[in-house]
Amino acid sequence: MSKIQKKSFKNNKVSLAQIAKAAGVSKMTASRVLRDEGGFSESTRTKVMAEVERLGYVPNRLATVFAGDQKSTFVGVAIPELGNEIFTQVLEGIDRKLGAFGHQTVLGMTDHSLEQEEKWLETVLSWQPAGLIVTGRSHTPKSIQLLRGAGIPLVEIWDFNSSPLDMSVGLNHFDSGYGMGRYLAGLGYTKFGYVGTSHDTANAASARLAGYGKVIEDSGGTLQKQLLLRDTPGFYTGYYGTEQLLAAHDDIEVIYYQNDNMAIGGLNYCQKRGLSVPNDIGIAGWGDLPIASIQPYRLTSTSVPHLRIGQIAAEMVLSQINGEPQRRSHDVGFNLIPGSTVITREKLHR
Amino acid sequence: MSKIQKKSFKNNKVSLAQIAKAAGVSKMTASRVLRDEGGFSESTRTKVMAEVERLGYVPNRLATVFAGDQKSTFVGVAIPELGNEIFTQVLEGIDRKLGAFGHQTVLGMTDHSLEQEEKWLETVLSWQPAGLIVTGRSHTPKSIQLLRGAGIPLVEIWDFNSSPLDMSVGLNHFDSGYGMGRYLAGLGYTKFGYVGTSHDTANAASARLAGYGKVIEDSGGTLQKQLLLRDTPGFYTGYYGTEQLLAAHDDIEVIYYQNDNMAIGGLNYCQKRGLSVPNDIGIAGWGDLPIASIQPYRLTSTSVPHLRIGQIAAEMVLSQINGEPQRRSHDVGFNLIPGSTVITREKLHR
DNA sequence: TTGAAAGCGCTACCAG
DNA sequence: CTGGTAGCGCTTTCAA
Repeated sequence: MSKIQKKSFKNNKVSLAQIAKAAGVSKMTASRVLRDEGGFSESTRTKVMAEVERLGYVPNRLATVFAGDQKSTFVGVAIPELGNEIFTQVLEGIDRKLGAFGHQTVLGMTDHSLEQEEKWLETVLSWQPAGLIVTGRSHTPKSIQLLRGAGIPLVEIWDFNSSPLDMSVGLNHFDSGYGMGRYLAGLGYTKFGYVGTSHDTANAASARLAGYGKVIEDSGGTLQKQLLLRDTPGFYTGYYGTEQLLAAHDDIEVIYYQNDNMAIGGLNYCQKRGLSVPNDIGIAGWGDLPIASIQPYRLTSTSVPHLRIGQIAAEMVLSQINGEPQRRSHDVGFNLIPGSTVITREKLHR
Repeated sequence: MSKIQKKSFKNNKVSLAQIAKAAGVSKMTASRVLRDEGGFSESTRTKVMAEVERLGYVPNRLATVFAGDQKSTFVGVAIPELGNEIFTQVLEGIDRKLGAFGHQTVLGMTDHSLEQEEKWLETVLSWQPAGLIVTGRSHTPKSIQLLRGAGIPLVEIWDFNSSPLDMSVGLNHFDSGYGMGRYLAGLGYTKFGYVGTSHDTANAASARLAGYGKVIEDSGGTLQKQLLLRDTPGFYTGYYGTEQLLAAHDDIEVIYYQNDNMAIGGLNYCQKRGLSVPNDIGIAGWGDLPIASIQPYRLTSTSVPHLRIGQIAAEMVLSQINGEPQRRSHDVGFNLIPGSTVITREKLHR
């Protein structure tokens, strides 16, 4: 009695055993038919499939994974935030690729916090995922221990990382910041500004800022101010950050932003205040988001293959799952887009 | 031998039994400690926890779900696309709420296709999710059968739906389109345009268009052209869509877009072509995305609580899981934002 | 081509 | 406070 009750409480889902019984075969035979494993007659298949259809059988993959030495089809994917279009595109690349090969994305938003990442890792690993994709190269000691012990394919994305825990795909953020800095210095700019956001964790954006700062120093210019807001890097932050930056240093000639959305925010602030871009002030973003190319002026930016990073990450996981040999690190590179929101200083001085 | 081999092949993960043995207690006792169920001494706890730490034990939740009459902590979430900021925000709302209560989002991108949704449903249900959140109110017959048979909380989001399969949260899209139409007609506009995208499935955007069209008809104006592009509703599409629309009908006085990103694209096209907004042409978007409020002119739009839709959907699922009584349908409403990208026609005629 | 038995890691249930 | 036993739905192994 109590058993029956328990059973009915648990769920009234149709099980393999019920299918088998209804079709008048053993569980094993039914199982073989469902997995199309071969070794059964056509008439048996027909009987079994008829019952599957009739009873609306949905297999319990939990039991499958559990019974066999298989893995689940889950891939855990940790990204910092969804509010940021950049990561959203990476995620889309991942999910498309994964989905095409019958895998599912289990989402994890870390809010740029390593502690959140650790907490999420602990949970997601308990579900026996087939693989893991995490953003960034820094993790808590415990996270590293978990990652190491998991024994499943792992890809660290975003920062290019020549000695990853397992695999890695991304780009060199320092170089991309350096590249933009050199380009701007080459145009003759000497008084630089930066507007971005700050997080507890060392992140890729700060590597870009470091590269930018390095060039400025080397070229004899000055980084008048680097404003790091404790907020999400979006349009608003760019707008108000620019206001703050210019209030403190109105002699800044060019501003580099953490991303394009912030840059567009800055652009609009300048426009509103009556500053002409690029004549009065130069603007440079990062990421080459769609909005960058429909502005009246083409935004100076750095193009990054967001979707591709995601796709490659997913491919790396899938290949590893299938035991295919795999390169450990992949640098997708970046591309400086000159745009028209900065200008040669000489022109101005003429 | 073969057993041992199999075991070591399967995985070298630490199991409860190993912990128990190492700590010199039974599996049950170890299990109780780990679940903090009570009924064990402090010294036992210490011993067990020490082994957990030492061996790096990660519980196998698959087995837990499988053994008890529990559910997994997964919640399947199907959204049409990630490229669209609107759905991204909804997803963020969902994942934040879910995460705060120890649940995980299993993502499903349907690409606006009911077939994709059906395929995804079949897979995700086999993983015994604790709940389901899907976008839209229309599903294939098979999907409906699956949804009905799943016996887990289900929320249909986006369209407000007074008779959902289980629960629903969203807004009346027809009304929101109607509201914008009435507002514009009230300003004196008579020649209307619309730019959006089309999908195989009946979607919310077409309900908005229907509402918009209805007002125009009723007010004696004309919908000169409704352009439905087979593309993603973003900046680009708005830009080029506007170009196409105006090439065909240059007498259009105001354009309503499927969303703000498209509207901003249109705005920039107009600017580039030397058309003054709102004097030469009116622009109205939908969604009140962040970019709408940093433009030189405040974009006329409809504000929708994206994040809240997600949060409420997640709350509905969680409450249902916990057996709390739950309202079946929730209308989050919308809010017309007048903005300054449209203008009273009388002013122009003076 | 088919089936019976054993067991995956864990928890419910009962007995001590 | 503690432990033994049974069994979740499925697959593996071996035998028929």
